[in-house]
Amino acid sequence: MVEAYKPAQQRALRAQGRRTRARLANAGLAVFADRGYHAARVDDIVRRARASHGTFYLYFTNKEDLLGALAIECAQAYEALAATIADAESVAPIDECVEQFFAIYARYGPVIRAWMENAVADREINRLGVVAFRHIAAAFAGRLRAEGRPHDAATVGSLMALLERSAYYAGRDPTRPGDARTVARIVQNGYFGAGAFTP
Amino acid sequence: MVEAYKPAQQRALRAQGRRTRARLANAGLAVFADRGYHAARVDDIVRRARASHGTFYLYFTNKEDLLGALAIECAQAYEALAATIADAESVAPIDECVEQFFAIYARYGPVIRAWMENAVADREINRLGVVAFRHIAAAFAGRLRAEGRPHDAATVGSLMALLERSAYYAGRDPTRPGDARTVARIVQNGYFGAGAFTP
Amino acid sequence: MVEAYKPAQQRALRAQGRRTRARLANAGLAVFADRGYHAARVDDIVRRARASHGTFYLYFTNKEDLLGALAIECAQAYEALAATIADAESVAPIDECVEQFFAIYARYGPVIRAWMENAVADREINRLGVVAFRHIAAAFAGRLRAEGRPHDAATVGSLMALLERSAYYAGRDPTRPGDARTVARIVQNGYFGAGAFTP
Amino acid sequence: MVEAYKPAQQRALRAQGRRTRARLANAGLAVFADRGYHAARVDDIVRRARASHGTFYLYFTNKEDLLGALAIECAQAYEALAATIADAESVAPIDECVEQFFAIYARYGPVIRAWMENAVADREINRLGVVAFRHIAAAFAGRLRAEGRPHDAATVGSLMALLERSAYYAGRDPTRPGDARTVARIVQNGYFGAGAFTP
DNA sequence: AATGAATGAGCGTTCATTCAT
DNA sequence: CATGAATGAACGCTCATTCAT
Repeated sequence: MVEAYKPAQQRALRAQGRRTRARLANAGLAVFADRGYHAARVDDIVRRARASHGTFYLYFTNKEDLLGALAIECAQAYEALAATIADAESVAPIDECVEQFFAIYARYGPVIRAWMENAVADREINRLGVVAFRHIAAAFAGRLRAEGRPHDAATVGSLMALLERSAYYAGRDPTRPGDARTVARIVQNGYFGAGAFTP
Repeated sequence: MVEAYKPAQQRALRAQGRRTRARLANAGLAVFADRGYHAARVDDIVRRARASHGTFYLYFTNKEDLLGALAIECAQAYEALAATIADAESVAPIDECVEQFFAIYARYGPVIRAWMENAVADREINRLGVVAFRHIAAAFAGRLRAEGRPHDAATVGSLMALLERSAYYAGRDPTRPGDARTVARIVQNGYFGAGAFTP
Repeated sequence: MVEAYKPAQQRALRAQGRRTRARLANAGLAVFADRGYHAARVDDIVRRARASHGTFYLYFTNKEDLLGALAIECAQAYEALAATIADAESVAPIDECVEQFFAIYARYGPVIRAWMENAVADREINRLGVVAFRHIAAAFAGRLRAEGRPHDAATVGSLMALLERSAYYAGRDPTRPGDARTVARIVQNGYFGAGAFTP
Repeated sequence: MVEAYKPAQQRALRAQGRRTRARLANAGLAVFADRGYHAARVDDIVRRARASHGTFYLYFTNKEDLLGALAIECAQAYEALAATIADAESVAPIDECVEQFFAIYARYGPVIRAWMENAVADREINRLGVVAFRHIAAAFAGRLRAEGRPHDAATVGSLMALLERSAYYAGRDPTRPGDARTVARIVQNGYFGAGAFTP
């Protein structure tokens, strides 16, 4: 389901090409983080990647295409996390799941914010994020059910809000509360623990 | 007499001028909501306000200045809410406070998102939002204390995250859960109620 | 010959109207002096005159028209000076003529510079200045002839260059040489005196 | 590699880039000559240079920057002339110096007028012109001294006024007196010759 | 595979001028 | 006679994208 969005240039890349493409993608992520997607300039990206404008358009059809490529990476990471959460076999502790959520957000935050800001015209890219988050939510819901915790859509919604905003704040101001471990504990106590609130 | 051009904000305005200014501000809010601050075009704003480009710059020195004006309005609304929450005399029910939070967000959401996106170069404007939110948080903390609920910074942080994200989602997709009343209930139960989680 | 240019609004003005018009004209002159004709803003002028935009266009059809009105004043002053220089009856000393040249320049310098910069599209306005200066030159030539000093067009041209540039410099930096009296002496010695150079 | 955009001036340019930049500079000079600096439109310049707006801003940060670049060229030319005049070794005839002054003015007149009009906000650029002219004046003063001609600041000032205005007139109306050779003779006779006036 | 150069549509902003009161 | 408000054409400048080498 992550393949719905078709990135540019599907030509086969050799080692050097793959390296250049990766350099550009990382530079893009960094610049998106600094300035936000909209304010990010292709020029900033290529300068950061020590490449030229021409090279950029060799690997991405345009700025949005780069965002799309990063969005796929991000969505894949979150889909994997959803699978982990939901997996009944190797049930990972909630703490680890939350921390993993934060880790992915720490890397792909700018992409997620671009989703949220509706910055991208391409519906398909936006869908990637919505779907991935819905899967995460569903996985947590399943987990609550498995643990016998009563819950409804609103409960899960508040959990997602808490996770996303906290991860966001954590990225903006690392010196204040809201980091992964604290939130993991809150989630543990507040949603899964004995005294957790019930709808 | 004659203070035409530049000063924008400070000029003493007559009735007609005040109306036009308000029309532009509302149009700006609407366009920011539709497209986001960055992607909003001055042209969209003036078209929506049925005014001309020149008129826009008669009342605001530029697009950012308009955002600043709206930000001040928004911050004032939240400061008033903070005062209401904190006011020991006429202690308003938590539900009403939450719903009020949503109401303000419904109007000024685009401005708040611009804050978050760091869209405004003006540090002072950005501070307004941070401070207002901090006051809201402090007011809720006071309320928790008054009610004898144990809490720490992280608790309050998660409450703010919940409020803001939920209000945000509510604005994006009114058909889904996360609307004011539901969240008000969650807050009531989860943070203030008997079974509320404790840090 | 000065009436060639037709200024705006020939309606009869009452006392108050004349005062307002004069206030605007003086403000215009001052702003032209500060910023130069091109960079001068109608807004600067009306603010300085404590009037409104509407009022400005009550007395002048546009910015250029104001320049034209000032140009007429200036040309009249220089035509009068030319007449004085040329007048065989009450032959004024050269010194006084030069000082008079400076005095007029001190007031109307901005207008003259607008002529020189070719700032005005209106040919007629430009002609006013050219003609006035030509008359001054002719008057000096007549004076040289009357004093039996040999001269040719180039001699007179250099004299005009000296006068105009010196008057210009005098306005720009009053603390340095080039003021009226010094130049008057140079003209006296260099063009009319016994040891004056001859073509 | 890749120093695209902003820096303009500093970027290391290849042959093609240097040619384009020179084409733009020459076009700018021509347009400044036709319309004056203020009235000159970037659009005129790029059309004349057969380039696009974007290209212009690839080589100059703005219109004023172009003027600055030309000003530097001009100041260098005049500094070189000052050195030639002052050089005791290969004392160039006055005539040649004057003609050289005219030649530089013929090329850079518009720039010099922009200086005079105070068109440039950048103080440093303005200083270049003032200093260059002061050096020319000093060089002429030295030459007068070397030739045993009595002189003072006013004498030299009048010489500069004569040179500059004559060069200016020469550019405006080539059919009238005031051309290089005539003025060279006037300077020779009037300031350096046997019958030259003395302060 | 990579680059520097070039493009031009599109945006924010200014300001001379007109209008309604 | 005077004013504040409104207008919109025109300008300076940006930047995603394409081109030529």
